[in-house]
Amino acid sequence: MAVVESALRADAARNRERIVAAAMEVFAERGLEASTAEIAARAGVGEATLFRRFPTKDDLVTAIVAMQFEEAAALAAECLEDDDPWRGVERFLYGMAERASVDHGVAGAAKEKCVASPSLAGERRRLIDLTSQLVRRAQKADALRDDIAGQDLMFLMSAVASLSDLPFPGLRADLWKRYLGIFLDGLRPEAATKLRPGAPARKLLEAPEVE
Amino acid sequence: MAVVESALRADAARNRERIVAAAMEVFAERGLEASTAEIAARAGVGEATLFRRFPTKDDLVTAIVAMQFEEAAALAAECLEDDDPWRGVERFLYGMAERASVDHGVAGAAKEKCVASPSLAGERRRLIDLTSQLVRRAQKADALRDDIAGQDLMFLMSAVASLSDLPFPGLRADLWKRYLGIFLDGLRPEAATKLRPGAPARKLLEAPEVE
Amino acid sequence: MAVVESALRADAARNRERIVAAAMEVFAERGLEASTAEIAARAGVGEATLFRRFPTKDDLVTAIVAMQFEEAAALAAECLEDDDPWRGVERFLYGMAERASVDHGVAGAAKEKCVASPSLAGERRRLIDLTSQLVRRAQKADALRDDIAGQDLMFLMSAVASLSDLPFPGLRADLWKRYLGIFLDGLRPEAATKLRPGAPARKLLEAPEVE
Amino acid sequence: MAVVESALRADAARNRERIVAAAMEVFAERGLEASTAEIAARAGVGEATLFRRFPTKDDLVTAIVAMQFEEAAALAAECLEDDDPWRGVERFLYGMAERASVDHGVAGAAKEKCVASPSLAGERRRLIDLTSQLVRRAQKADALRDDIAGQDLMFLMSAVASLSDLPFPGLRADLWKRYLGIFLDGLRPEAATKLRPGAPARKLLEAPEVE
DNA sequence: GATGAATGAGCGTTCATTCAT
DNA sequence: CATGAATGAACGCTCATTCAT
Repeated sequence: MAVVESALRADAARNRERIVAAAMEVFAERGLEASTAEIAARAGVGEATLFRRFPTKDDLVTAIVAMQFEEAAALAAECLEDDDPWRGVERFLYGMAERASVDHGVAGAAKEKCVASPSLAGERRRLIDLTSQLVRRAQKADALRDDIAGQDLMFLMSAVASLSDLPFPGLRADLWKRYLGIFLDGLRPEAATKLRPGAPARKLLEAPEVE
Repeated sequence: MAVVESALRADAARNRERIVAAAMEVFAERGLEASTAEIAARAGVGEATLFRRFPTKDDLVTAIVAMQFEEAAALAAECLEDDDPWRGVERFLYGMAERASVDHGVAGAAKEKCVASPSLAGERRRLIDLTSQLVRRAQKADALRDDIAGQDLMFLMSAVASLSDLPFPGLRADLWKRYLGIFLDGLRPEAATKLRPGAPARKLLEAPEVE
Repeated sequence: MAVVESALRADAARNRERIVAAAMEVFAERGLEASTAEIAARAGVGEATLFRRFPTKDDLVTAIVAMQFEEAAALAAECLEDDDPWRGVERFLYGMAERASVDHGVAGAAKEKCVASPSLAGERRRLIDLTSQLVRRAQKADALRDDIAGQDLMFLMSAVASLSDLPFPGLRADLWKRYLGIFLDGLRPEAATKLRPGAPARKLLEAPEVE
Repeated sequence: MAVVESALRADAARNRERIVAAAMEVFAERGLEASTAEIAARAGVGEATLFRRFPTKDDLVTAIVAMQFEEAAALAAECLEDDDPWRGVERFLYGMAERASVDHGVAGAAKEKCVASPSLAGERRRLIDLTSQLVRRAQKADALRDDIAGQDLMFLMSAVASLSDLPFPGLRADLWKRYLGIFLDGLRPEAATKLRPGAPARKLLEAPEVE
C-alpha cells in the first residue's frame, strides 16, 4: 500500500516537474499569455492534470518564480564563496541578467510576482539574507559603496532583467552586458563619494524595507 | 466652409484625444491587455468609434508610444537648453523615469514597440538625434563618460522605466530615484576610467547601431 | 428655382448611377457581402449619400437586379428580331450566361431577389412577356420543343448563371459554353419526342405559373 | 479500458454529429452566413465545443461538403449497379438534385468549396472516378452522348443544385424535376448528333481537366 | 442635399477552468 | 489519479444604419 502510494507520488512528482519545465519553455517562447493548453501538450500531460497540480495558471507562474528565487539564492550562495568579494557581487548580477536574457517572458513575471504572493515570503527572505551577506562582504572590502543594502540587489535583479530583454531586432543578444557594465560601475564606492571632488556626493534615497 | 470642415474634424479630433487619454489611463491601471471595450467606455465613445480611429488595438498602442517618443524628444530638447550639460542628462533620465512611474503598463509597451514598428522610425531617429546631442555636449564638458552613445539613452529609457515600476506594495513610490541615482553615478567619466587606479578600467561592449 | 431644382436632381441622378455602377463592380469582385463602405468609396460619394438613395443595402441590390431584368428584357427584344427563331433563343440564353460569368456575386443575388420583391413584378412581367414571344416564335418554326413556356426561360437564366460561375481554379473561363450547349440541345423538339423511337418520350412536369 | 476510451470518444463523436446535423439544418434555413452561435445552440452544445471540433467555421463547412461528396460517391456507386446504364445516370443526377432541393444553402457552399480546399482532393478524385464509370458504361450502351466526360457529372451537380433551389414562393417544390428533365434530354446521344439532319451537330467545348 | 462621424448589435474565436469517464 | 471533453465569459473587430454638421 505504502509502496503503491509512493509510486503514485513519484509519478505525480515527475508530472509536476515536467509541467514546470514545459511552462518555462513555453513562457520563454510565447510570453506569459501562452495558453495552458500548449503547456500541457508540451509537458505531455492532459490539461486537467496540469490543473490538478496548479489549481490556477497563476499558481503555476508563482511556482516558477519560486524556483527562480531558489536558483537566485543558490547563485548568491555560490558567489559568496568567490575569493574576491566584489567579483562575487559582479558575478551575481551578471548571472541574474544572463538568465533573464533567456527567460524573456518569465522575467517580467518575476517582477509582477515578487510583489503579490506572500507565498514567496520564505524564498524572498532567504534570498535577501544571502544578498545581504554578499553586499556586506564587499562593503567591508571597500569594494562596494556603503549606501547599498542587501535587498537592493533583489530589486536590481528585475532592472537588470529588463536590461537583458531589449527586443530590438538586429541588436546583439548580449547587449545587456554593456548596460550592466555601466550599472556595476555605479555601484563602486568611488562612484558614490569621490567622483566630483568639488561637488557634494549624491545622496541616495534610503534603502527600502521589505516585509 | 473651412469652418464647417474644421468643426467636424475638431469633434472627431476631440474624440480621438479622449480615446488616447482613456487608453493611457486604462493601460496604466490594467496593463496592455486591458480591453478595448473598457477604453471606449472610459472615453465615453462607442467601441466602434475607437476602431474607426485606430483600426487595430495595436495601432492605438503604437499611437500612444509615438506620443511618448515625441514627449521624450520634447524633454530632450528642453534638457539641451540647460546651462549645465550634465544636469541636462540627469534631468532627461529623471524625467523619463518619472513619467514611467505613472505610466506603468504603457512603459512596457514602449519597449515592445520601439522594436517592431517601422512606423516609429521617424520619431526614433529624431529622439536619438536629440539624445546624441545631449550626450556629446556632456562629454565635451567632461561630465559624461566617453563610451556612451546617443542611442544608449533611448535604450536606457526602458531600463529606467522598469526601475520605476517595481510593484512591491508598501514601497515608497519614488524608490526609483534611489536606483536611478546609482545608475547616474555609473555614467560619470570617472566611473569609467578612474575608479580603480591600480585596476584596468572596465571596457564596455561597443554601443549598438540602430537602423 | 426650377433650374436649381433640376440641377440638383441631375446631380443626384448622376450620384445614383455612380453608386449602382460601383456596386455592380464591387459585388462582382467581392460578392454580395461586400460592405456598403467600399461601394460608397468606389462610387466617390459619402456613405450617407448611398443610404439617402437606397435606404437599405437590400434596396441597392434590388435596384441592380431590376437593372439586370431590364437588360435581360432588352436582350430578349433584340433576339426577337433575329431572322432565325431558334437562333434568337440561343442568343438569349448565351447572352444571359455571358453576363453572369462576369457578374459572379450579383447573379446569385438575382436568384434570391426574383423571389421576394413584389417591386420587381413589373420588370418580371415584361421579361416573361418577351421570352414568351421568343419561345412561341421558335415553337411555331418547330425549332423548340412544345412543352416549354416563356417563364421557363426566365427561370433558366439562373441555372445558366450558375453554370457560368463554377469557381474551379484552372478551368477555362468559358467552360459554361460547354454546359449551355448540352442544355440547348435538350431544348430541341426532337429531344422531347423523337429521341428514343421505341421508348415513350419523357413527360415534363407542367410549366410553373408566375404571379 | 478500451471500452472507457471508446465511450469517451463515442460521446464526443455524438456531439460532433449533432453539430454537423445542426449545421446542415441551419445552413439550409439561413444560408452559409448563419452564425456559429445558432448552430451550437441548435446542436445543444456550447459554442466553444463547436470550435473544439471545427477550429474554424470554414472547417465545419468543409466537413459538411466532404460528407456530401461521400454521399454523392455512395449514390454514384449505387447507380452503377442499376441494370440500365442510362437509368443509372438519370438516377444519379436526380438524386443529386433531390438532395440539393433540401440543402439549399449548403449546395452553394459545395460549389465554393469544391474549388478551394485541396483537403477535398481525395473525395473529389473518388467521385470523379465513379461518375466516369457511370458515364462510360452509358456511352458503351449508346445511351449517353459521347462528348461527355466523368468530371462533367460532378460539375453538373452544382448546376442541377441551382435548378433545385429556385426560391420563388408559390412554386411547387419539385419544379426542379422539370428542368432536370430538359437537361437529361440534352445528354442523349441523339441530342448531340441526330437532332438536325441537315444542320451540323453542335460541337461542345472540350471537357475540363480537373487537378 | 451631402458628408464624415458615430454606434449597437453581432460575429468568429480563444481560454482558464470544471466535469464526466 | 489522469484525461479529453465541455463551457461561459470575454475579446478584437466589422458593418449596416443613423446623426450632426
